[in-house]
Amino acid sequence: MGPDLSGQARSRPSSLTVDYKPVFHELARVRAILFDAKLAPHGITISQAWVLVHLWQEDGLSQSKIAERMDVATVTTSKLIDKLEEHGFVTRQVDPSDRRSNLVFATDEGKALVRVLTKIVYEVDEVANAGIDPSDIATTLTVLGRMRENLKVELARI
Amino acid sequence: MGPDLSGQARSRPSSLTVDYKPVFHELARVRAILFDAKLAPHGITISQAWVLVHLWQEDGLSQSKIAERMDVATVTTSKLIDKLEEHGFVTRQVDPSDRRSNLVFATDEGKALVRVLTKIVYEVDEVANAGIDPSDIATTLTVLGRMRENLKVELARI
DNA sequence: TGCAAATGATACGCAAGCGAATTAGTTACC
DNA sequence: GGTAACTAATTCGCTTGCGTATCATTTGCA
Repeated sequence: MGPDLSGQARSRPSSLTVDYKPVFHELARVRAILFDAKLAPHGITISQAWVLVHLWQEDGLSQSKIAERMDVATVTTSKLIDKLEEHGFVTRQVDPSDRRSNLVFATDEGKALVRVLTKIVYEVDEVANAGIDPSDIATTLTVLGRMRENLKVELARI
Repeated sequence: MGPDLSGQARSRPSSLTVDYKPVFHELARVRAILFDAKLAPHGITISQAWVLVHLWQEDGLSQSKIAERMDVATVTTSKLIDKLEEHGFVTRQVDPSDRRSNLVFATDEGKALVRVLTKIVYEVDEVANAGIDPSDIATTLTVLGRMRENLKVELARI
Protein backbone atom coordinates (compact mmCIF):
# COMPACT_ATOMS: atom_id res chain seq x y z
CA MET A 1 0.00 0.00 0.00
CA GLY A 2 1.07 3.54 -0.70
CA PRO A 3 0.34 6.56 1.44
CA ASP A 4 -3.15 7.21 2.72
CA LEU A 5 -4.54 9.66 0.22
CA SER A 6 -7.90 10.00 1.90
CA GLY A 7 -6.48 12.88 3.89
CA GLN A 8 -8.59 11.94 6.89
CA ALA A 9 -8.98 9.14 9.33
CA ARG A 10 -9.36 6.06 7.18
CA SER A 11 -13.01 5.62 8.07
CA ARG A 12 -14.02 9.05 6.85
CA PRO A 13 -14.47 10.05 3.24
CA SER A 14 -12.57 13.08 2.01
CA SER A 15 -12.05 15.32 -0.98
CA LEU A 16 -10.00 12.50 -2.46
CA THR A 17 -12.73 9.93 -2.43
CA VAL A 18 -12.24 6.29 -3.16
CA ASP A 19 -11.87 6.94 -6.88
CA TYR A 20 -8.82 9.16 -6.24
CA LYS A 21 -10.26 11.96 -8.32
CA PRO A 22 -10.44 15.65 -7.45
CA VAL A 23 -14.21 15.83 -7.42
CA PHE A 24 -14.47 19.57 -6.65
CA HIS A 25 -12.22 20.39 -9.56
CA GLU A 26 -13.78 17.94 -11.98
CA LEU A 27 -17.33 18.93 -11.18
CA ALA A 28 -16.57 22.60 -11.76
CA ARG A 29 -14.95 21.75 -15.06
CA VAL A 30 -17.78 19.54 -16.29
CA ARG A 31 -20.34 22.18 -15.33
CA ALA A 32 -18.39 24.88 -17.17
CA ILE A 33 -18.14 22.73 -20.30
CA LEU A 34 -21.88 22.10 -20.32
CA PHE A 35 -22.69 25.76 -19.66
CA ASP A 36 -20.34 26.90 -22.40
CA ALA A 37 -21.85 24.41 -24.85
CA LYS A 38 -25.34 25.74 -24.13
CA LEU A 39 -24.22 29.38 -24.24
CA ALA A 40 -22.06 29.11 -27.37
CA PRO A 41 -24.96 29.81 -29.78
CA HIS A 42 -25.44 33.12 -27.96
CA GLY A 43 -21.84 34.19 -28.45
CA ILE A 44 -20.92 34.20 -24.77
CA THR A 45 -19.19 32.02 -22.18
CA ILE A 46 -20.29 31.26 -18.64
CA SER A 47 -17.62 33.48 -17.09
CA GLN A 48 -18.64 36.38 -19.28
CA ALA A 49 -22.30 35.72 -18.46
CA TRP A 50 -21.56 36.12 -14.77
CA VAL A 51 -20.48 39.69 -15.38
CA LEU A 52 -23.93 40.32 -16.84
CA VAL A 53 -25.57 38.80 -13.78
CA HIS A 54 -23.71 41.26 -11.59
CA LEU A 55 -24.76 44.13 -13.83
CA TRP A 56 -28.32 42.87 -13.65
CA GLN A 57 -28.07 43.17 -9.88
CA GLU A 58 -26.61 46.68 -10.18
CA ASP A 59 -25.94 48.32 -13.52
CA GLY A 60 -23.08 50.78 -14.02
CA LEU A 61 -20.59 49.12 -11.70
CA SER A 62 -16.91 49.94 -12.12
CA GLN A 63 -14.61 47.18 -13.32
CA SER A 64 -12.95 46.90 -9.95
CA LYS A 65 -16.33 46.64 -8.20
CA ILE A 66 -17.24 43.83 -10.57
CA ALA A 67 -13.93 42.10 -9.85
CA GLU A 68 -14.55 42.47 -6.12
CA ARG A 69 -18.05 41.02 -6.32
CA MET A 70 -16.94 38.18 -8.57
CA ASP A 71 -13.94 37.53 -6.34
CA VAL A 72 -11.47 37.58 -9.21
CA ALA A 73 -8.51 39.80 -10.08
CA THR A 74 -9.19 43.03 -11.97
CA VAL A 75 -7.13 41.76 -14.88
CA THR A 76 -9.64 38.97 -15.34
CA THR A 77 -12.69 41.24 -15.49
CA SER A 78 -10.78 43.51 -17.83
CA LYS A 79 -10.58 40.77 -20.43
CA LEU A 80 -14.10 39.47 -19.84
CA ILE A 81 -15.46 42.98 -20.40
CA ASP A 82 -13.35 43.32 -23.55
CA LYS A 83 -15.14 40.30 -24.99
CA LEU A 84 -18.56 41.45 -23.82
CA GLU A 85 -18.02 44.88 -25.33
CA GLU A 86 -16.82 43.36 -28.63
CA HIS A 87 -20.08 41.46 -28.87
CA GLY A 88 -22.17 44.46 -27.87
CA PHE A 89 -23.41 43.11 -24.54
CA VAL A 90 -21.97 45.94 -22.42
CA THR A 91 -20.56 49.45 -22.86
CA ARG A 92 -17.76 51.12 -20.93
CA GLN A 93 -18.09 54.74 -19.81
CA VAL A 94 -15.40 56.71 -18.04
CA ASP A 95 -16.56 57.65 -14.55
CA PRO A 96 -16.90 61.46 -14.62
CA SER A 97 -16.08 61.61 -10.91
CA ASP A 98 -12.92 59.47 -11.27
CA ARG A 99 -11.37 59.34 -14.67
CA ARG A 100 -9.26 56.29 -13.84
CA SER A 101 -12.42 54.24 -13.51
CA ASN A 102 -14.70 52.71 -16.16
CA LEU A 103 -18.39 52.24 -15.41
CA VAL A 104 -19.87 49.25 -17.18
CA PHE A 105 -23.48 49.18 -18.41
CA ALA A 106 -25.38 46.24 -19.88
CA THR A 107 -26.96 46.85 -23.28
CA ASP A 108 -30.45 45.57 -24.09
CA GLU A 109 -28.82 42.53 -25.70
CA GLY A 110 -26.83 41.98 -22.53
CA LYS A 111 -29.93 42.23 -20.36
CA ALA A 112 -31.73 39.77 -22.61
CA LEU A 113 -28.91 37.27 -22.15
CA VAL A 114 -29.43 37.15 -18.39
CA ARG A 115 -32.87 35.76 -19.11
CA VAL A 116 -31.34 33.11 -21.36
CA LEU A 117 -28.81 32.23 -18.68
CA THR A 118 -31.63 31.76 -16.19
CA LYS A 119 -33.13 29.08 -18.36
CA ILE A 120 -29.79 27.39 -18.91
CA VAL A 121 -28.95 27.35 -15.21
CA TYR A 122 -32.27 25.64 -14.67
CA GLU A 123 -31.49 23.05 -17.34
CA VAL A 124 -28.02 22.29 -16.02
CA ASP A 125 -29.28 21.95 -12.46
CA GLU A 126 -32.04 19.64 -13.66
CA VAL A 127 -29.44 17.37 -15.20
CA ALA A 128 -26.98 17.58 -12.31
CA ASN A 129 -29.59 17.00 -9.61
CA ALA A 130 -31.32 14.08 -11.27
CA GLY A 131 -32.00 11.25 -8.89
CA ILE A 132 -30.59 13.03 -5.83
CA ASP A 133 -32.59 13.67 -2.68
CA PRO A 134 -33.47 17.40 -2.63
CA SER A 135 -32.59 17.68 1.04
CA ASP A 136 -29.16 16.22 0.32
CA ILE A 137 -28.71 18.85 -2.36
CA ALA A 138 -29.66 21.55 0.11
CA THR A 139 -27.14 20.15 2.58
CA THR A 140 -24.50 20.06 -0.14
CA LEU A 141 -24.97 23.69 -1.13
CA THR A 142 -24.75 24.78 2.48
CA VAL A 143 -21.59 22.73 3.02
CA LEU A 144 -19.96 24.05 -0.14
CA GLY A 145 -20.66 27.64 0.87
CA ARG A 146 -19.13 26.97 4.25
CA MET A 147 -16.06 25.32 2.74
CA ARG A 148 -15.57 28.23 0.39
CA GLU A 149 -15.64 30.63 3.31
CA ASN A 150 -13.26 28.50 5.35
CA LEU A 151 -10.77 28.39 2.49
CA LYS A 152 -11.09 32.09 1.73
CA VAL A 153 -10.32 32.92 5.34
CA GLU A 154 -7.24 30.70 5.16
CA LEU A 155 -6.09 32.31 1.92
CA ALA A 156 -6.47 35.76 3.42
CA ARG A 157 -4.39 34.60 6.38
CA ILE A 158 -1.49 33.45 4.20
CA MET B 1 -37.38 42.04 -9.67
CA GLY B 2 -35.35 40.49 -12.42
CA PRO B 3 -35.50 36.91 -13.59
CA ASP B 4 -35.50 34.04 -11.12
CA LEU B 5 -31.87 33.01 -10.96
CA SER B 6 -32.39 30.25 -8.47
CA GLY B 7 -32.95 27.90 -11.37
CA GLN B 8 -35.45 25.90 -9.34
CA ALA B 9 -38.76 26.34 -7.67
CA ARG B 10 -38.35 29.43 -5.56
CA SER B 11 -38.45 27.50 -2.32
CA ARG B 12 -35.53 25.27 -3.24
CA PRO B 13 -31.89 26.28 -3.09
CA SER B 14 -29.83 25.80 -6.22
CA SER B 15 -26.36 26.06 -7.66
CA LEU B 16 -26.93 29.81 -7.75
CA THR B 17 -27.52 30.24 -4.09
CA VAL B 18 -28.83 33.41 -2.52
CA ASP B 19 -25.49 35.15 -2.90
CA TYR B 20 -25.68 34.75 -6.71
CA LYS B 21 -22.25 33.21 -6.86
CA PRO B 22 -21.14 30.11 -8.75
CA VAL B 23 -20.17 28.13 -5.68
CA PHE B 24 -18.92 25.01 -7.52
CA HIS B 25 -16.62 27.08 -9.67
CA GLU B 26 -15.40 29.32 -6.87
CA LEU B 27 -14.75 26.49 -4.46
CA ALA B 28 -12.66 24.63 -7.03
CA ARG B 29 -10.66 27.77 -7.71
CA VAL B 30 -10.04 28.59 -4.06
CA ARG B 31 -8.95 25.02 -3.38
CA ALA B 32 -6.56 25.07 -6.33
CA ILE B 33 -5.04 28.36 -5.19
CA LEU B 34 -4.43 27.00 -1.70
CA PHE B 35 -3.00 23.73 -3.01
CA ASP B 36 -0.70 25.55 -5.41
CA ALA B 37 0.49 27.85 -2.64
CA LYS B 38 1.38 24.88 -0.45
CA LEU B 39 2.98 22.96 -3.33
CA ALA B 40 4.95 25.87 -4.79
CA PRO B 41 8.01 25.29 -2.55
CA HIS B 42 8.22 21.78 -4.04
CA GLY B 43 8.29 23.05 -7.62
CA ILE B 44 4.99 21.50 -8.66
CA THR B 45 1.35 22.44 -9.14
CA ILE B 46 -1.73 20.53 -8.06
CA SER B 47 -2.58 19.45 -11.61
CA GLN B 48 0.91 18.14 -12.13
CA ALA B 49 0.75 16.41 -8.76
CA TRP B 50 -2.32 14.50 -9.86
CA VAL B 51 -0.33 12.88 -12.62
CA LEU B 52 2.03 11.58 -9.94
CA VAL B 53 -0.90 10.19 -7.96
CA HIS B 54 -1.97 8.20 -10.98
CA LEU B 55 1.57 6.93 -11.46
CA TRP B 56 1.63 5.99 -7.81
CA GLN B 57 -1.45 3.87 -8.44
CA GLU B 58 0.18 2.33 -11.51
CA ASP B 59 3.62 3.29 -12.73
CA GLY B 60 4.57 3.22 -16.40
CA LEU B 61 1.20 4.32 -17.77
CA SER B 62 1.10 5.72 -21.29
CA GLN B 63 0.22 9.39 -21.70
CA SER B 64 -3.16 8.56 -23.17
CA LYS B 65 -3.94 6.19 -20.30
CA ILE B 66 -3.12 8.97 -17.89
CA ALA B 67 -5.36 11.35 -19.81
CA GLU B 68 -8.16 8.82 -19.74
CA ARG B 69 -7.87 8.25 -15.99
CA MET B 70 -7.64 11.97 -15.28
CA ASP B 71 -10.53 12.64 -17.62
CA VAL B 72 -8.67 15.31 -19.53
CA ALA B 73 -7.55 15.63 -23.14
CA THR B 74 -4.24 14.08 -24.17
CA VAL B 75 -2.89 17.48 -25.05
CA THR B 76 -3.30 18.50 -21.42
CA THR B 77 -1.33 15.59 -20.02
CA SER B 78 1.30 16.16 -22.66
CA LYS B 79 2.09 19.57 -21.21
CA LEU B 80 1.79 18.47 -17.59
CA ILE B 81 4.29 15.70 -18.25
CA ASP B 82 6.61 18.18 -20.00
CA LYS B 83 6.75 20.17 -16.77
CA LEU B 84 7.14 17.12 -14.58
CA GLU B 85 9.96 15.83 -16.78
CA GLU B 86 11.69 19.24 -16.75
CA HIS B 87 11.75 19.10 -12.96
CA GLY B 88 12.86 15.48 -12.88
CA PHE B 89 9.72 14.02 -11.32
CA VAL B 90 9.00 11.63 -14.19
CA THR B 91 10.72 10.12 -17.22
CA ARG B 92 9.26 9.25 -20.61
CA GLN B 93 10.17 5.98 -22.32
CA VAL B 94 9.01 4.95 -25.75
CA ASP B 95 6.80 1.89 -25.50
CA PRO B 96 8.76 -0.88 -27.22
CA SER B 97 5.53 -2.59 -28.25
CA ASP B 98 4.05 0.57 -29.78
CA ARG B 99 6.48 3.25 -30.81
CA ARG B 100 3.78 5.93 -31.00
CA SER B 101 3.29 5.65 -27.28
CA ASN B 102 5.30 7.05 -24.35
CA LEU B 103 5.35 5.20 -21.05
CA VAL B 104 5.71 7.52 -18.07
CA PHE B 105 7.57 6.50 -14.93
CA ALA B 106 7.82 8.40 -11.66
CA THR B 107 11.35 9.05 -10.41
CA ASP B 108 12.24 8.71 -6.75
CA GLU B 109 11.70 12.46 -6.39
CA GLY B 110 8.30 12.07 -8.00
CA LYS B 111 7.34 9.26 -5.65
CA ALA B 112 8.47 11.30 -2.67
CA LEU B 113 6.20 14.12 -3.74
CA VAL B 114 3.11 11.94 -3.51
CA ARG B 115 3.85 11.63 0.18
CA VAL B 116 4.08 15.41 0.47
CA LEU B 117 0.81 15.77 -1.38
CA THR B 118 -0.85 13.41 1.06
CA LYS B 119 0.03 15.70 3.91
CA ILE B 120 -1.13 18.78 2.03
CA VAL B 121 -4.45 17.22 1.10
CA TYR B 122 -4.95 16.50 4.76
CA GLU B 123 -4.16 20.10 5.68
CA VAL B 124 -6.47 21.59 3.07
CA ASP B 125 -9.31 19.31 4.07
CA GLU B 126 -8.76 20.21 7.71
CA VAL B 127 -9.22 23.87 6.85
CA ALA B 128 -12.13 23.35 4.46
CA ASN B 129 -14.06 21.05 6.77
CA ALA B 130 -13.67 23.10 9.92
CA GLY B 131 -16.90 23.45 11.84
CA ILE B 132 -18.91 21.27 9.48
CA ASP B 133 -20.78 18.16 10.60
CA PRO B 134 -18.82 15.13 9.32
CA SER B 135 -21.98 13.39 8.19
CA ASP B 136 -22.90 16.45 6.13
CA ILE B 137 -19.47 16.30 4.52
CA ALA B 138 -20.02 12.65 3.70
CA THR B 139 -23.37 13.51 2.15
CA THR B 140 -21.76 16.31 0.18
CA LEU B 141 -19.05 14.11 -1.30
CA THR B 142 -21.61 11.53 -2.34
CA VAL B 143 -23.80 14.19 -3.93
CA LEU B 144 -20.89 15.78 -5.78
CA GLY B 145 -19.85 12.42 -7.20
CA ARG B 146 -23.38 11.80 -8.36
CA MET B 147 -23.64 15.24 -9.95
CA ARG B 148 -20.38 14.74 -11.74
CA GLU B 149 -21.64 11.47 -13.20
CA ASN B 150 -24.96 13.01 -14.20
CA LEU B 151 -23.21 15.83 -16.03
CA LYS B 152 -20.70 13.53 -17.70
CA VAL B 153 -23.53 11.39 -19.04
CA GLU B 154 -25.19 14.52 -20.42
CA LEU B 155 -21.96 15.70 -22.03
CA ALA B 156 -21.45 12.30 -23.67
CA ARG B 157 -25.02 12.54 -25.00
CA ILE B 158 -24.41 15.90 -26.68
C1' DT C 1 -0.23 -7.83 -49.30
C1' DG C 2 -1.48 -3.30 -49.33
C1' DC C 3 -4.16 0.65 -48.37
C1' DA C 4 -7.64 2.95 -45.32
C1' DA C 5 -8.82 3.94 -40.80
C1' DA C 6 -7.71 4.51 -36.16
C1' DT C 7 -4.58 5.89 -32.50
C1' DG C 8 -0.66 8.39 -29.69
C1' DA C 9 1.66 12.44 -29.15
C1' DT C 10 2.43 17.18 -30.23
C1' DA C 11 2.07 22.19 -32.20
C1' DC C 12 -0.93 26.03 -32.53
C1' DG C 13 -4.32 28.98 -31.03
C1' DC C 14 -8.06 30.18 -27.70
C1' DA C 15 -10.27 31.20 -22.87
C1' DA C 16 -9.97 32.10 -17.92
C1' DG C 17 -7.45 32.45 -14.07
C1' DC C 18 -3.22 34.47 -11.63
C1' DG C 19 0.96 37.78 -10.36
C1' DA C 20 4.02 41.54 -11.49
C1' DA C 21 4.96 45.71 -13.80
C1' DT C 22 3.24 49.96 -16.05
C1' DT C 23 0.53 54.14 -16.81
C1' DA C 24 -2.77 57.46 -15.53
C1' DG C 25 -5.26 59.71 -12.18
C1' DT C 26 -6.57 60.71 -7.20
C1' DT C 27 -5.83 61.39 -2.33
C1' DA C 28 -3.39 62.69 1.70
C1' DC C 29 -0.24 64.96 4.24
C1' DC C 30 3.67 68.03 5.23
C1' DG D 1 0.70 73.73 -3.17
C1' DG D 2 3.52 69.90 -4.04
C1' DT D 3 5.15 65.40 -3.47
C1' DA D 4 4.28 60.66 -1.85
C1' DA D 5 1.25 57.05 -1.59
C1' DC D 6 -2.51 54.83 -3.27
C1' DT D 7 -5.94 53.14 -6.78
C1' DA D 8 -7.98 51.77 -11.62
C1' DA D 9 -7.09 49.73 -15.66
C1' DT D 10 -4.09 47.47 -18.87
C1' DT D 11 -0.06 44.76 -20.85
C1' DC D 12 2.89 40.77 -20.41
C1' DG D 13 3.86 36.27 -19.34
C1' DC D 14 2.53 32.02 -16.94
C1' DT D 15 -0.63 27.52 -16.08
C1' DT D 16 -4.48 24.55 -17.16
C1' DG D 17 -8.02 23.46 -19.76
C1' DC D 18 -10.15 22.93 -24.56
C1' DG D 19 -10.48 21.93 -30.03
C1' DT D 20 -8.30 21.27 -34.44
C1' DA D 21 -4.68 19.91 -37.37
C1' DT D 22 -0.53 17.19 -38.17
C1' DC D 23 2.69 13.37 -38.18
C1' DA D 24 4.10 8.81 -37.23
C1' DT D 25 2.74 4.41 -36.33
C1' DT D 26 -0.37 0.58 -35.87
C1' DT D 27 -4.43 -2.04 -36.99
C1' DG D 28 -7.93 -3.97 -39.78
C1' DC D 29 -9.92 -5.51 -43.77
C1' DA D 30 -10.57 -6.49 -48.73
